[in-house]
Amino acid sequence: MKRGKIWRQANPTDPAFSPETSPFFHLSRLVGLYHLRMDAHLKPIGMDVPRWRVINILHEHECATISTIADLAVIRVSTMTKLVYRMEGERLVSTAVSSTDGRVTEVRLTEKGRNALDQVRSKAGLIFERAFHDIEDADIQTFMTLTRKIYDNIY
Amino acid sequence: MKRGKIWRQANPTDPAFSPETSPFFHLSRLVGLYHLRMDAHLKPIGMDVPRWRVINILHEHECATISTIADLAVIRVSTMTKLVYRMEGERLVSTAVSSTDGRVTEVRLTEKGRNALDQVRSKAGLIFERAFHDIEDADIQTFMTLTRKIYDNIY
DNA sequence: CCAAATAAGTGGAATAATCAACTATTCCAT
DNA sequence: ATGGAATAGTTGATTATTCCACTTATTTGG
Repeated sequence: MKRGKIWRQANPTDPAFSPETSPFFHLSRLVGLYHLRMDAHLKPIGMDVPRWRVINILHEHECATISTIADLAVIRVSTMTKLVYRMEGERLVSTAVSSTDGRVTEVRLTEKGRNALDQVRSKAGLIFERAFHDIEDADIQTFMTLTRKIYDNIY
Repeated sequence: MKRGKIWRQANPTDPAFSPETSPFFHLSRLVGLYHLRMDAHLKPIGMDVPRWRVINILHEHECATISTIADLAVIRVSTMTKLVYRMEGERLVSTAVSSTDGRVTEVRLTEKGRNALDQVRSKAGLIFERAFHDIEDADIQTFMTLTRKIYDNIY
């Protein structure tokens, strides 16, 4: 493994380190900004980023437990519990105790939740378009591969 | 610009979209997990992610205004105001009204803040090492270039 | 040079996230 | 079967963030 200037500048324990050359610093900034932009679009339709992530996950999974959603969204379980019940209050999801395991709470999208998904995707599309309009498919692929690899490394 | 399957699957307005193929979904997850890991390391030394970002920025800038820090860290100004004064209470930073512009508050690291920087960097180094140990310098470079490009696109 | 516009920051109420301690249920090894 | 460990989730106190209206200071166009 080649380890040169790039590595040193990116490594927080190296004297050559600086935020400007730190992958995690840039990542945090990017995601922070993405959340700001999404929030600005989602607020007018009564939605926000955490809710959108839950809805997205439930669209994939049909029926998921609170822990599963928390895990996939990387949000703490107790935060997710409260979020899910807020969303139930807003009729975006429904909850039910599992019939096979009395500890688990199964969460599903409601009709209203599915409608919200469509609305939110069109907003998310605007930002995606803006973010990636000049980036090649191959680069998107590379970017996602690296993102997933780093994620797995610290999982 | 080639626009094929990758693009469609990554685009929230496309029917082929799914979180699993969405760059922003993976990015949010990665940063969320990174923050979890950092928090776990930082909590024992009385620190957290927002503070670490402020300290890092002040190490780069010597003296910065609240707005500048908020901008660089992508945190709202009113949040930053409160964070800075919490940090001042903890003697990590000092604040002073600018002599040339009575509106602006200049923030600096204290000695204690500089010490905290060293401690925190060693923790950040552990996670960096874990995250990037099997990733080539060239890939780190590519990754950061793309991150910055996407950031600029939505700035 | 002054009024209007802009910029920086503050404060308080409302909302959300976190921590830690707790309940209820299930699993498992004897 | 049964008691201890593990899992899933909940709750309340605490802390942090957000929104938004407001103050104060500076800049700028006429």
